Amino acid sequence: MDPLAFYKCLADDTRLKCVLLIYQEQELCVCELTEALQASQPKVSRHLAQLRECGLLQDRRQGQWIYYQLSPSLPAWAQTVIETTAEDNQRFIKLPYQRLCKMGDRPERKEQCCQADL
Amino acid sequence: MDPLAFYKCLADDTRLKCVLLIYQEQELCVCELTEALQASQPKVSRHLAQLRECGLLQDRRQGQWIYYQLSPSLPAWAQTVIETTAEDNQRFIKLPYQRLCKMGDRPERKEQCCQADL
DNA sequence: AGCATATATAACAATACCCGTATATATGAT
DNA sequence: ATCATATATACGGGTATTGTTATATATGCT
Repeated sequence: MDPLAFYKCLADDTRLKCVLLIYQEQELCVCELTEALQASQPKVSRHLAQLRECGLLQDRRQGQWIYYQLSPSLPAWAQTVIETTAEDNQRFIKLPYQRLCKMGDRPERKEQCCQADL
Repeated sequence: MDPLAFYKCLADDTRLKCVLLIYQEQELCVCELTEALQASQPKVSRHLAQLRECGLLQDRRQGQWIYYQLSPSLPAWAQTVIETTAEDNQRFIKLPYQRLCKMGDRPERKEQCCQADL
């Protein structure tokens, strides 16, 4: 993973929030991120595709949904960077996280979200 | 420090290399970075100004030279990110670092550079 | 098969970003 | 005061990124 490519991925509001929310929730699908970020579906989808192509995210299909998670083959330094950023910048994703929590009709999956408030 | 602004700063080849070289050397002036990166003076200067305005770097004048270092008021997470990236990506700055080491006529300062080879 | 939902992709317009050239400013030396 | 060196800034053009709208693909249901 080229550090420059990695940071270019994080240098966009939508992508950075996607990465941090996914880090926090382990796994999220496009419609959840679309709702959390209040962004259009193509916008979220394209940014996720970019994150996947760069090797930051990995996707899996389950029924109609496609879930994204951090790529398990991320180099250690990149994982550390994401982790450190997420832990110390809860405020940055507070609003989208709250929207995610309030979201109804989330695809079936044990919800790891919203056990503690931000 | 807004994480998005921070990552936008790192999302450029010149700026990322400047930050990592400065982290490694503690302090570098514009002409040293210009030589190390083989870039034009206005280019390096403009990127350094941007890094300063965002709060990543701090500058001090000494005679004709202006030295840049990491801002001491960087939040801990940002310091960790830079440190982690630098430690695990020596290859990324290998060439500019070698040019820096070979550079003659560097402004007077105890050289912390080139005691170990990369 | 036909329809609804979820996601991806294409095309185009708008914007942001980066670079080179030229010039300005500040310091030091003669 | 003049000149050389180091650095900063302004301007203009080229390119890359981003977003919106429209459309395509895939899955599930009836």
